[in-house]
Amino acid sequence: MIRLATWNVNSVRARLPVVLEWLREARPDIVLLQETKVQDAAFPRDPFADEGYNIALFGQKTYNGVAILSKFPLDDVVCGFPALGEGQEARYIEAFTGGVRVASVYVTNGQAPDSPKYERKRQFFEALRARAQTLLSYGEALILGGDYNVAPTDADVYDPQAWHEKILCSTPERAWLQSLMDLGFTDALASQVLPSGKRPFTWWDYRGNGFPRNAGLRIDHLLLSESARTCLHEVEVQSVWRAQEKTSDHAPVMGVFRRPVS
DNA sequence: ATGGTGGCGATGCCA
Repeated sequence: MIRLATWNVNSVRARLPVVLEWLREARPDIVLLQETKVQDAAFPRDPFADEGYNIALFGQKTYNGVAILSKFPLDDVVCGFPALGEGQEARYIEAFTGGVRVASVYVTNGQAPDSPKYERKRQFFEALRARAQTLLSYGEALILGGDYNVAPTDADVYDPQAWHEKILCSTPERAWLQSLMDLGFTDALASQVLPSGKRPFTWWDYRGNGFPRNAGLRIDHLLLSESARTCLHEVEVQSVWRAQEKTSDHAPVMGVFRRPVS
């Protein structure tokens, strides 16, 4: 089995103790990190290397930053999208590792539908879709994991009325994500429906006691190519890690895959 | 209630 997780950690340096505890307990083989918020030279490599991980980085100061940790060698590392040019924000890194091609994705938040950042979110999805189309043509097991900053349906939102056409939930954003899915991806968590009728949330706002009230959204996703989907054994949101002290506002999503993945 | 909490970095910006 291969254990693969995605987690928006909201600063890898501020989160180091809880992330290391999580690594030891959850024992993922491959980790897709988002919002590391650190330049590559200042990334805390040693604690992760000591846990047995190889490391691929696309970092940035203060904002954004993505990384891949893997117990397997990391090959074919690619950072960013050609379409977004030099100096683009650090929001995408991919690698081939353990027989699967993976990417850590941190989609632009967009701020609000009437913000200039909303158009940048659309452009990011456009560039991601183009790259995903190329990767799917390889016919490999492919997993695009990360913080997509889109709740796909109202079942992924604790209060759909309050979030109606708001950022993360607006109709165009859902269409951008769906257009990516329509290339041939399966949303690993989409089939999970709780007794409440909701799907498991992955992000809860720090503000207003979001987690204790379960006022959350499902915006972190594992998107699986067909050959990755056929290997999927189980997947869960590890919300216990959202309950810790000094933790991220996102929970990890862990998928377990039968080998060989490809 | 147009707030609120948190990270970064030293102030507002971003989420």
